[in-house]
Amino acid sequence: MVNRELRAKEGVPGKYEILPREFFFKDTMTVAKELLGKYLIKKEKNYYISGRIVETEAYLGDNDPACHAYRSITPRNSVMFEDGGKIYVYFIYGNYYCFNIVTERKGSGSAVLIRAVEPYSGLNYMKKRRPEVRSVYDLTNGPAKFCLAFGIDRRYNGMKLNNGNFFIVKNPSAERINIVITRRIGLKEGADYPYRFFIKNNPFVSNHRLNKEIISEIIV
DNA sequence: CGGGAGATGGGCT
DNA sequence: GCCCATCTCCCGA
Repeated sequence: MVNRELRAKEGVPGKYEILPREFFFKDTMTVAKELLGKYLIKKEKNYYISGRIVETEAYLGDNDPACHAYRSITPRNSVMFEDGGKIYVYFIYGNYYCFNIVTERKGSGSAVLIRAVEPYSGLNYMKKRRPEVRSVYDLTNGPAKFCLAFGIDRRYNGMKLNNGNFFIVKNPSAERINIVITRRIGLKEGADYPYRFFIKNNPFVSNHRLNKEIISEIIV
């Protein structure tokens, strides 16, 4: 499955292969790891912007006290209980949005948070949305920074991926990714679980002391 | 550079 | 009324 329109406009190396919906039906930890290195593309009015996913966190439904879906279904978290492959956007700290991808099958309440991407195309549009940012490394190195740069807000909550606005594609050339695993960031309950994943030595990962508190490393 | 305070408003008890 | 999956700025070293 190759989208020639995207391929022509984005020029990501190799062929553009859109991830099938089944990719997101797998268990959340697997999806969180396998999303690293994939390209997230957003269609704007007359152009596309894109970035390579470099940092994720897993949130595991009713087994995970840090997960928004831990207690019960509410108006805010209802999208998390739908089938994998939908977009869950929530509003946080009075100012910011975070972008998640729902995982597993209907009812699981699980998702993967996109914590950082490496800008790939549309850098000028990202800078225009974040004029105060000086370094390209600070454009998208955090879950809300990424949403600011990509213009993500509550309008996208509940949308399907690969359905017009957002696409996630892989580069079919077999790329090995060195993954570092740490605790998740910004939590009280559930903070000790090793559910944060990022690409080793990538300069677009969010800055945090936990980057040095490495629990394990794997190659996928 | 690393750490901490403040901003800010929706969600839920 | 308290909590919050954050960001930015400002401080001191």
